[in-house]
Amino acid sequence: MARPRSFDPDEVLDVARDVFWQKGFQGTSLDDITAATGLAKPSLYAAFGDKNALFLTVLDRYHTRIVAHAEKVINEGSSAREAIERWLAAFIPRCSGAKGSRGCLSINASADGIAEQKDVRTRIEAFNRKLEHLLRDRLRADRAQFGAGFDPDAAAHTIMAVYIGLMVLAKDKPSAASVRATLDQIMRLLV
Amino acid sequence: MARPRSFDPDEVLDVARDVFWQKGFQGTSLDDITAATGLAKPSLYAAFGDKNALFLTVLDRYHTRIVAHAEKVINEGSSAREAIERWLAAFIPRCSGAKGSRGCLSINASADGIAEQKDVRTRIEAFNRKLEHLLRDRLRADRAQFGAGFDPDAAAHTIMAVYIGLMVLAKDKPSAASVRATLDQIMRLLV
DNA sequence: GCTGTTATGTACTTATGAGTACATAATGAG
DNA sequence: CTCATTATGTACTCATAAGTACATAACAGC
Repeated sequence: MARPRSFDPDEVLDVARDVFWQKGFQGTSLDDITAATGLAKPSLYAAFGDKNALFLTVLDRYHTRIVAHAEKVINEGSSAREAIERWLAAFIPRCSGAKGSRGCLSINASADGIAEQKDVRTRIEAFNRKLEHLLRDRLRADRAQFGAGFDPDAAAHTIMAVYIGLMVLAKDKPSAASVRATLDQIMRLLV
Repeated sequence: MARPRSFDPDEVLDVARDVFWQKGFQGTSLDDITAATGLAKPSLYAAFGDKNALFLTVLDRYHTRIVAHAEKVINEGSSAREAIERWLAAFIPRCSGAKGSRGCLSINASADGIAEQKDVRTRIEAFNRKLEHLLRDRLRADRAQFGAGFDPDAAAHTIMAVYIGLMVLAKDKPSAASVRATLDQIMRLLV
C-alpha cells in the first residue's frame, strides 16, 4: 500500500547490537550505526525511534535470547549439577580469547552511563534476577542431589557473581583453560 | 616566585575521581568536573592536562591505594585463609546498599569505551593481575595450611572473579547479608 | 498511467563538550 | 614599588553528534 522497507529489521538490530556491544552505548554514535547498517538516520528513526529506544530494543532482544537458552539448558537432564555445568561451559568460548574481549552487552551496559536511566537499570536487574532464579529454582528442585550443608540460594548467587566476573575479565582475553579452571572451582561448591 | 595555586591538587583529584566514579569517563564532561571542583577549565588543564590525562592520574591513584591496602591486609597474620577473608569482608560496605551502587571505578572503566585505549586497558589489566598475584602468592606461601586437592592459582583467580562479579552486582544495591553469604560460599573453596 | 502513502537520502539545525586565547590577578625577587 | 612569572576567569573556537525538514523514490489500488 506504500513504499516497502528496503531492509530486514531483525538483521539491522543484530548489526546495531554488535556495534553497541563493541563500543558501548555512549561510545556509539548514530553515524557508527548508519555506517554499519547502511541505513540513513531517518530510516533508523522511523523504524526504531531515537538512540535510546533503539538500544532498549537491542538490549531486550539480547536478554530474551540468553534467557531462552538458559531456561532450556539449566532445566535439561536429571542432574542439576551437570545441567548447570553445561550451561556455564557453553560460555567459555564467549569469555576467553579474542572473541571474548567484548564481554557481555548487558554487563557492559551496567557500567556505561546509560544504566543511570531507570529503563535500562530495571532491565539489567531483571535479567540478572531471572538468571539467578533459573539457577536457584533448579538447585532447589533437586536439593536432594546435594549434601547436608548445601544452600541452593547462596550457590545460585555465587554462580552469578562468578559468571559476571568472568565476563568482565573476558576483556583481558584469558585462555579457555583459565576460564575452565575457574568453573571447576565453582563446581566444587555444588556438592 | 609566582602566583601560587589556589587549590590542593590531591583534593581536586579526589573530587574528580568521585565524579568519574559516578558518571563514568564518557559520561563525565569537563563542565561536571569544573562544577564539582570549583576550578575553571584552564586551571584543570594547566594542572593535570586534558581529560584523558586527568582520568589516568585519577585511575592510578585509585589503583595505588587499593593495592597498598591489599598488600597490607592479605599478608597480615599467620592464617592465609583469615587474611583473605578479612580482605574480602572489608569490601562488603563498598558493594552493598546505596553506597555500593557506584561499584568499582576500575571495573566501571573496564566496560566504558575509554578502556579501548591501550593506556587504560593496560592499567586495568595490571591492577587485576596485581591483586590476583597478591592472593596467589599468599596462598602459595601457605600452601601447607590447605588440603591435598587445593590449587592456589585457581583459587586466587576464582576469588578475583567473584570480587569483580560482586562489584558489578553492587549496582543493584544488594543487602550486606547477600554479599556476606556469597563470600561464605567462596571461603568454602579455601580449605 | 495517476494518486495517495510510506520509505529513503541529502542537507540542515541545534546542542554539547573539548580545548584555548587572552586579559587580569596574585605572588616572590630585586 | 616594579617586574617577571605563574595562576585564574571569561569568552571564545571548533568538532562532533543527535535529531529533523524536505524533496524524491517506490510501491498498492484505482
